[in-house]
Amino acid sequence: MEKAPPKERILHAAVHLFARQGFAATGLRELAGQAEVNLAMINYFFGSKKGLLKEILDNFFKEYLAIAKQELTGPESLRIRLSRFIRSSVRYFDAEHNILLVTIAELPHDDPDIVEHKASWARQMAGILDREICQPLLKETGRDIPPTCMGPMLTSLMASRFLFLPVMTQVNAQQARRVDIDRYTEMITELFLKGLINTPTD
Amino acid sequence: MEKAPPKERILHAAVHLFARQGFAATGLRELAGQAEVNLAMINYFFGSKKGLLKEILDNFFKEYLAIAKQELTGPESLRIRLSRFIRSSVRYFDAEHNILLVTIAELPHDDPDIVEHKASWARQMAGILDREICQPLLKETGRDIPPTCMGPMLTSLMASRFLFLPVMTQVNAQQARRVDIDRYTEMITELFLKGLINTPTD
DNA sequence: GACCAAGTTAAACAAACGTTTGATTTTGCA
DNA sequence: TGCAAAATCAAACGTTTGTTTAACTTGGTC
Repeated sequence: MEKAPPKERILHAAVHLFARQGFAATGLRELAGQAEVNLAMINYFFGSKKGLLKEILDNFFKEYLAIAKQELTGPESLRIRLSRFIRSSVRYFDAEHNILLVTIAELPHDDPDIVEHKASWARQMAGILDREICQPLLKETGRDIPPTCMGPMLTSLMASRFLFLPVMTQVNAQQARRVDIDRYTEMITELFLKGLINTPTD
Repeated sequence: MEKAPPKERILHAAVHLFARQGFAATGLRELAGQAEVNLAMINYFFGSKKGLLKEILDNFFKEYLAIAKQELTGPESLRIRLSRFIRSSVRYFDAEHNILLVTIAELPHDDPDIVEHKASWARQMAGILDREICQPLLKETGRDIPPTCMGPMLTSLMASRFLFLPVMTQVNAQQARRVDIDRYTEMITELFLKGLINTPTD
């Protein structure tokens, strides 16, 4: 097991610590220690603590946007493209759920710099969602849901398991009724597409 | 406009600042200044900064749990009780969306004290959801969704608007296609109950 | 009017914060 | 081999952090 290059070690440790303690609560000395790197290297590579956060956000959005582009476009029906997108997204969220937590839960920061940074990514995502989901949906079913609602709804729903994971593992200490990631994907997909109560009666 | 008592002023300012900057990023001096209260009063009333956070969490969960108890129980159908619960919850989230943000987004803290504090509330919520939603759902439709999945899914979906609000207001700077809170409630309810694509065909 | 408790204050504590500096080591190319 | 650029380091910078202390003011009760 060779040690990764220092910059990657910093990023890896930062994602881990930020997701666990939050951005502001994580000190650079603790981070440097975990990454086995000198304190000054963080500012050397990333300019500042905020620069480090931006790079983490970029990594998430780049991948998430790539998944959206790949899975949402195509000649298939809206239903098929959506379930494809959900499956890939949840799989990515699961694989990198620390990056997801940093991106989603670190949201309410008032820093206009960070917010605008996120917004520029979200704008691209909104463009894709509008073209590939919202407009087809409006044509097919007459339902008008703007992408600035669709994006949060979709992402929140898919991220729910990971957002609440630290608490929910404490809620049922026994492993009973624990659902694996495939079952979770299935549940999210079915709920999003067909709803909880999809019986034509009632 | 009479000034509220000091303890309430602290709570109010804390919710505002924590939701905007995060718990760790908010200093007690800034908080004391905003609340027009001496610095030492915070520890006098709440014991510690963490104690202050716990009291905010308690305020949210107490109200959220009360809504769940009131709106989910009753002789009505699952669909009616669910849409009633969603309507009341979203209305509460909207009225106190800073408290919501603090409770939801400040989640990933590693502090076992805070996590267990949240878990004890979440356990009560899980009990209600299991009895009033999950078990009836299993009986009526055969779908087995444990409350530790149902809770996060429901809460995440209802909170999506508020969780992403700071970014989404930057995304579409023009007010066009902005949805009001009633339209949002309607969208969430319809999505959760009937899904995005609820046509029996296809 | 005295007294006790609750409320309020300014001041100080050590510890930790993000960042910068200047020197030193390592690396890659001529 | 030699030299310049990149990488790494220990140390210190001035602030800010959460918390505590002890003195002080206020309000109500006997």
